[in-house]
Amino acid sequence: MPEPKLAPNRWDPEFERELLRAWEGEPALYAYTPERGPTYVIDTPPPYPSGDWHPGAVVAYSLIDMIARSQRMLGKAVVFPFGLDQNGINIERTVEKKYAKPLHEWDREAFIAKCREEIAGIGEGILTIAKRMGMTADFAHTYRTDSDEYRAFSQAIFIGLFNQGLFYRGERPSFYCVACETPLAEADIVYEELPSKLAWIRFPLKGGGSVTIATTRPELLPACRAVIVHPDDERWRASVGKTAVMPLFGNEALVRAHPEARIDFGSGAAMICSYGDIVDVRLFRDLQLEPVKAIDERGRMTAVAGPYAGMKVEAARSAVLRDLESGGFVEKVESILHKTPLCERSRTPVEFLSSEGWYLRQLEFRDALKRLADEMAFHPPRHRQLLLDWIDSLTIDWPISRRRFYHTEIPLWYCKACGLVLVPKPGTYYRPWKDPAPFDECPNCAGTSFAGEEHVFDTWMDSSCSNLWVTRYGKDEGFFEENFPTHLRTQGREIVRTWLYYTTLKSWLVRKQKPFQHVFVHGLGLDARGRAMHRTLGNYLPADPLIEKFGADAMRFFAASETGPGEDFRISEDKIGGAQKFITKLWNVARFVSSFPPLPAGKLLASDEWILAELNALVAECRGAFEEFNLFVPANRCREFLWNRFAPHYVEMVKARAYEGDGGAVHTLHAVLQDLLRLLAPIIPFCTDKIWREVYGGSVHSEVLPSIRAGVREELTKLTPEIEGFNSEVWRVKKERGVSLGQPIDGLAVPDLLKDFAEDLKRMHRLA
RNA sequence: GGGCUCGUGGUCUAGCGGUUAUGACAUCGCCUUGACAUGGCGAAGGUCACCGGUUCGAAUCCGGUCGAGCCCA
Repeated sequence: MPEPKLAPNRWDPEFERELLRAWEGEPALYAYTPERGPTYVIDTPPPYPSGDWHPGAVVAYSLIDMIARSQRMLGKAVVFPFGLDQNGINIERTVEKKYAKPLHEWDREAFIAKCREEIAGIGEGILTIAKRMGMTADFAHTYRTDSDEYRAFSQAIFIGLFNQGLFYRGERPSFYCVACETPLAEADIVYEELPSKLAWIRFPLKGGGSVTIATTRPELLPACRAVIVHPDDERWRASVGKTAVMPLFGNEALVRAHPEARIDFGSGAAMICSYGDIVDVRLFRDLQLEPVKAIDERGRMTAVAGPYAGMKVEAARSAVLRDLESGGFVEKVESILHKTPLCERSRTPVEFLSSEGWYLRQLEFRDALKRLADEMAFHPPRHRQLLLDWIDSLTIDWPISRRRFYHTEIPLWYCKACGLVLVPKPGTYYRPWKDPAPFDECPNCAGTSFAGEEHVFDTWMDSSCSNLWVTRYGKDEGFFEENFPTHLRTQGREIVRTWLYYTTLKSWLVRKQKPFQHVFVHGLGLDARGRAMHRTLGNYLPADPLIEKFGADAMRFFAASETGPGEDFRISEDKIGGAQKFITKLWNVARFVSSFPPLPAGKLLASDEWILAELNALVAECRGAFEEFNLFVPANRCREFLWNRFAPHYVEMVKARAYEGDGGAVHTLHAVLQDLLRLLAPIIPFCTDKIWREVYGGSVHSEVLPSIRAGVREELTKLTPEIEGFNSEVWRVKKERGVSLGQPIDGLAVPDLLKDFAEDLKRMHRLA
């Protein structure tokens, strides 16, 4: 046997380390080089650091890298930025927990310093994994949303929009997280069915009788200002117009007929309190009731709760219920599942508190935004609906104020004398809570004393500028104009309603244009049984050990081949192991081919032409798929081609000729291998490059994707079933007769249809 | 309750008007065949969710039902 250029007889994930070192020494391989072709900017998701990098995110990000690599191999000069979204509540909560000290007990400066210290390590961890996975982002220019430069950029965009009158200050009830002690936007809310107690409570009526309401929030009794029953509800018709008196608290509320009351829920009568839920908020406004603040910003009952003042909401709920029971006001208590709004970050039930803050106008732009959604090409197209649905479901403008510290500050000052809002010039990073005001005197009253805004931005205010940042908005007008709308946004479907929505909104406000030409939306990484991975569920598979065990290429091939575009994927060690087997298979096929030095094309026999025709079909399909960001098709088609067609059929058919040094066979073996390596290079960059380097020299990553070969008789693919069927038949008969595959067999004839292949087939099977 | 998406062997998946319904992982049996036992060959396993309809013919088209997921009430 000739000596293969690839010596080891299996792929070892350890090879990946050498390759990483090699690539580090060849930065030109992946660098943005405008001379290479049209510039192609990808707006990639800056990971939000929390502990280690979620394995689902690692897998998803490797898909994004495959897109970047394939676009490069399609001749584009790819700009593939990498950012870290380091602002926000995640890191703040880490610090709060570590020091067991809630945010508002900290000195602001000291707290920010701790956050900065903590976040650095987490961010580095993400970068290490990203590089280990073979990602080719521009790590030399990694941006961090908590840097002075990025914050100044985010503030500058705010200032521009502010000056257009797009922000306004308002005091209104809004979603509020008592754990994070900050108001929230609609996008920060998730709903979950939680077990809850529905108490039927009897309210005596003035002038006799009673009305029984059903509620899950008895602690809000002191904030009750109305009782509603449905106009068609016979049971309570007599109560309408009478005044109910709250047990324990003594406040009074009129019983009203209102269509919002649900006849089929609980007793049919509901109390309206400020504020139990969004219906309460609406009814207080509609019925022009005077709200009462029963819960404070820390989630404790206020003075109106009398003896319960100072208690946390849950404690007050039990205490009030207990006292109502002993007072004989409770008819019954049902256990129900209640769809509860939770803060997405802290998983705490949200309250509705009236709070003052800044809002960004969005409701009035909904039609325009939906039009933009229609103008962007979604991959897969069905995920456009996620954005459209979200736009349709918005009910309030975007509250952008947060009462937190480790965020970008809202760059505003207020004149202490007349209250005028003052906006600084864009371009500088402003911290109004500590910086001196950048104004001499108030243009309104000539006052000279100013108060800085204490609140900060919702973190989505920052991340929704990523597309403007990577296209160098305001810094390099030429580059920006050329690359906006940006070519591609890649992201998960769980952040369509946040990152994609807010980016679309802001881009519309800034440019009156869609932000992206294409949007690639991938699914979520779930556990092997299809559940979300959480440490608390015990089903969390950290990424590091998986990469250690299987290697980055196996993880990547798994990512590409497991599910179709936009589908969720289940992360299973079995499947990643299967991917690793494929890589070993590719390695060994290459090893076999590498034992024959490449030859100039000799005379091609029918077998050679046949596999080249099949290769053309494969190349056409894979190129088309890469062009629309579909990695599933190339991964699976290449696997099927290599494993089920090229290796068992073609390679076996031409082995004899290859060992004789036949130019047709050897040339074809190399041609197929080279194209396969090029097609697979974006998906499994390590293995393909190792093979390319050892067998051909240079790097497969400086190649372009293969094109269709001219002069190939495409119609030969029609014979594929015949060829493969015949081989299968011979194998079956040999097995039946107990003849080993290497032994001759008689009585089997090559079918007429395959007479052009007869020579190869006879030698392959040793047909007598 | 509304909207959207999806239902193909144990799991994932191809096929999208005519095939003995594809392949992978897992299972079983046999086999060291000059690249590979992290291999090869073969077997078992599916009434293509269900019910109607269109058609000479449906996993594939249409309608309905059921189930799952997501979002919204």
